[in-house]
Amino acid sequence: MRSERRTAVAPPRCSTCAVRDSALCSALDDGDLARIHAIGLRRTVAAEQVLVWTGDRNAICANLVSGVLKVVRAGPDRQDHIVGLLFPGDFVGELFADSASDTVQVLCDADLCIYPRAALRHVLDDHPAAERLLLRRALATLNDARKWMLILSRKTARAKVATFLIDMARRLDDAGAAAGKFDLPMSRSEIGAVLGLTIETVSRQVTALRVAGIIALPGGRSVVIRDHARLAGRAAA
Amino acid sequence: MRSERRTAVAPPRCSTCAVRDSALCSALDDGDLARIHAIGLRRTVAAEQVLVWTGDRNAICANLVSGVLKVVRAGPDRQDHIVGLLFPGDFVGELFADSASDTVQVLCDADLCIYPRAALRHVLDDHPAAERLLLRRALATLNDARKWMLILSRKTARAKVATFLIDMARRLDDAGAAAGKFDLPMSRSEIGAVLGLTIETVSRQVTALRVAGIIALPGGRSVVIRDHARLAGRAAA
DNA sequence: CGTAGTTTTGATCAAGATCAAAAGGAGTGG
DNA sequence: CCACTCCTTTTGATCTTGATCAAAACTACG
Repeated sequence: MRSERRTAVAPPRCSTCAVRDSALCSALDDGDLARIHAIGLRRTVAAEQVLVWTGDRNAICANLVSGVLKVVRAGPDRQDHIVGLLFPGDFVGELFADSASDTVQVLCDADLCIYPRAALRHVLDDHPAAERLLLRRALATLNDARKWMLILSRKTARAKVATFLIDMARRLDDAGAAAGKFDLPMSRSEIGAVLGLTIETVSRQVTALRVAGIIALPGGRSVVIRDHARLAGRAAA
Repeated sequence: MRSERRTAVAPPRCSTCAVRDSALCSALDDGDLARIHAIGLRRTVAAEQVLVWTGDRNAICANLVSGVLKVVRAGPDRQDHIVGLLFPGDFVGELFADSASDTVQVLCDADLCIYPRAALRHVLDDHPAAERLLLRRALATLNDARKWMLILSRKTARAKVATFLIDMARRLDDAGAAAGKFDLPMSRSEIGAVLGLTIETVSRQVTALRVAGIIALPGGRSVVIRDHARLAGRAAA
């Protein structure tokens, strides 16, 4: 829709972009891409950096091009919980809320295309297809959140950890080489913050999986899934 | 936007509708209302009835006019969890998924305006304002789901029950008469399915609140909050 | 080699699940 | 009006899971 208003040539950076066809940009043709490119700013952000603090004026949104981010919400007693993880192609930020409800922090060095929120909203006003894509994304994310509600409230620690590893494998190892091998982008304590478990319980469950021969831990934060079927079995329980 | 295409007169049923200004319809002017009214069907559905079964072809969507619905997702071991409650003005159904991921069931006798999904999507194609409203709603629901993720994974049973009662009071007692008095639209076992607790634990916590004088239980499923401050205190812990 | 951080392992404890049964409440029929 | 049944709620006793407290082992880095 609404193509060739100017030149229908994508900005060079965009045409080679890894997430051209999965991010918000996938709803835009080359011509429209120029417009969103004009308001965007490509930046690399190092691990640990905080993109958005809870309560911020919420001025920025972004497309995540590479890396992994965590979305953290603070409990009443200063106890943090990770309510979402963001992977390449995901949309970052809250388009409508005036102040940010969550803190967004970088886990792995990340590349982002950052847009001022107001400008992005203007672009969306003219691009219902892009807005529909955001709606679908939001509904998919809601679906995910509800899936985790089930896991958090009903599953045992062993099933939580198994589910988490399967989920991470699904999202990370296509990028890597061999199936079932990936590097966790987070510490044990962050895994605990995803699963609602203490660091000790996470560690014990991971060790139990290793002892049972279901996974291997070649060192650092890398994980190899040796027996996918048994891991899935533990996730179901 | 795009008003007076025909006569800018709202259908009589709509102009007196209790949720005219809060449901999806609030994004439509009187003229456009006629169009959505034309594809809609007003129905009353009795408690216990199931509107959508998990896995259904997902053909319908609706605006909830009165009553309360529950959105239920089945765990692996046939253990159900309530992942959402729907109140008057809320949108019911999944616009994009081809098969329903959740079962939707009526808790209190409910009035709905039901629309065929395909027809509704066509209306939305021409009404970006309505679609934007759905996007905002979806993001608000996501926010809610994430709030419950925190509660489910981090709070104790006593805090969960207190939080639940505060939430229900907020949503139900403005409709009723005296502040802090309302009828729970669900059984103890359904409360357990919201909070990830057993029926026994819910019962014990409710009893403890009554014994402490924080709430009163005049009979049936009605609840009176006697000490809002102390209830809030328990919810924070 | 030493220091600071993370991860693992161990011992104990408490919250909530589970199993079991009694008590309450609503509807039905005598 | 009472007796009976069915269902929900409450109460009680015990047991399991994961949290907590504590310390050792491992990693990375200067």
